[in-house]
Amino acid sequence: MKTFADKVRTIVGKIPRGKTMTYKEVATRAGNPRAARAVGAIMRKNYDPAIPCHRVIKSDGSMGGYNRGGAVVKERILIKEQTVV
DNA sequence: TAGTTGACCGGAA
DNA sequence: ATTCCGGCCAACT
Repeated sequence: MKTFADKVRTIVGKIPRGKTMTYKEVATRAGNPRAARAVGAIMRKNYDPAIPCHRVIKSDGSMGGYNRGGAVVKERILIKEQTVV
């Protein structure tokens, strides 16, 4: 944990299955509630499979993007994880 | 060191 | 309810 990105990665990796966090929430947990944009920028550059970025959505409830397939697949994953308890 | 970019958020029309 | 504009923050070049 050295940079904001490291914190964000750790936090996102702690998100339990069947649950979703908004970028703002993650940013807040990372230390800056206003760094939601930065969080997105970091996720975009991060390609770590250990980081379920698909569980991170916008505060509106919509999903931003997804470096691994797209928002469509992202939604699919969320539904799947929530269904398969 | 400074400038640019980006998966956002909130308010206003 | 939807669309447009400005603002904030961190990382990358």
